[in-house]
Amino acid sequence: MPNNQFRRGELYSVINGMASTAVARRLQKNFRQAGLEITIEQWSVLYHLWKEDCLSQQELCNRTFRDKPSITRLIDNLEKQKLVKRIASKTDRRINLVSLTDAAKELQDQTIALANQTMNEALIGVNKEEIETVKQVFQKVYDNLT
Amino acid sequence: MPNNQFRRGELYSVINGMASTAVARRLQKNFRQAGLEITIEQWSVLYHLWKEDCLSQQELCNRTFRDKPSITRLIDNLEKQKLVKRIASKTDRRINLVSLTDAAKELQDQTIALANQTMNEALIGVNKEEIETVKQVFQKVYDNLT
DNA sequence: GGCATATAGTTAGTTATGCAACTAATTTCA
DNA sequence: TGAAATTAGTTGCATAACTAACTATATGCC
Repeated sequence: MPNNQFRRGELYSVINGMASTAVARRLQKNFRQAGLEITIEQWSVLYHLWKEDCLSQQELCNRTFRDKPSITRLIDNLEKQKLVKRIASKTDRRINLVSLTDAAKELQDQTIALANQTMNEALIGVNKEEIETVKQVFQKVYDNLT
Repeated sequence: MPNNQFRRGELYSVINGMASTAVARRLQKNFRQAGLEITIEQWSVLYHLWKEDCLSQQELCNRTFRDKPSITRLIDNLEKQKLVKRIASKTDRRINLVSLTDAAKELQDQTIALANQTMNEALIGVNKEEIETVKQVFQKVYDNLT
């Protein structure tokens, strides 16, 4: 077995490679074609705020798996686009609570529909058991590394 | 089923989320701790050159699923670090053949060992069938979107 | 109370990505 | 042959990521 040394390294590019890149590009393209100016990273922040509004930046870090500077700048850009507002916490003056504007609330249904549609395209020919396996494997990988 | 609308959107964050981020961070950390200055993106380019040296930039685009500007700049940085050289093709003057230096060849075994080790850590408790399913699903996703 | 420590968030610097527009070289084909 | 279209690569601009260093506020503990 000559190039066995390459096998595991190639698994890295499975988990972090063509498929995830292709899905991200397609979703971004679908947003753009619908006339939506937001990036998928911005969308992922909004997504968590739609589930629960007025989270602190730190809480958004935890939920989106980003570090603090990344969230700072994503919120900067979302604020420029008037999709969120920073509201100082009354009980802890270190904390910004990030709050959705009405404009952001209006994006919810449309963008989630686009994400659903994108994932439906992506998952043609993939059955529920396979999806479940992927989810479980990714959860294990995450747990193994954190 | 109240928030069913969220389900597919969440699949996006499975494919493009915590697990792949965690693996990338861990691999980068392992490179750094070994005293290696390269980024994982640079490594992924070297990886393809170790399999076949002297590829054109366009061919590296195809194999790494990156666009041309990304490869241009990755090669710029790899060239600064004296890990590759651009060699003008003799038969087509538009083409740069990207060629490994001796310094890059010396990185091969060490970095691939680190990648193997990282993936072994990441995949504890995951069996071969599950890995095979993930690979197949990701291949289907890629094919569906391209 | 007051100092040490921890936590929340920001800023600066480097690398990487995507898109659009560009140059240079090659190929097509009328 | 020579103009149009294609291909290879580069550059500019915006966004995003990670690290390290920073400010401000809060908490712990003597």
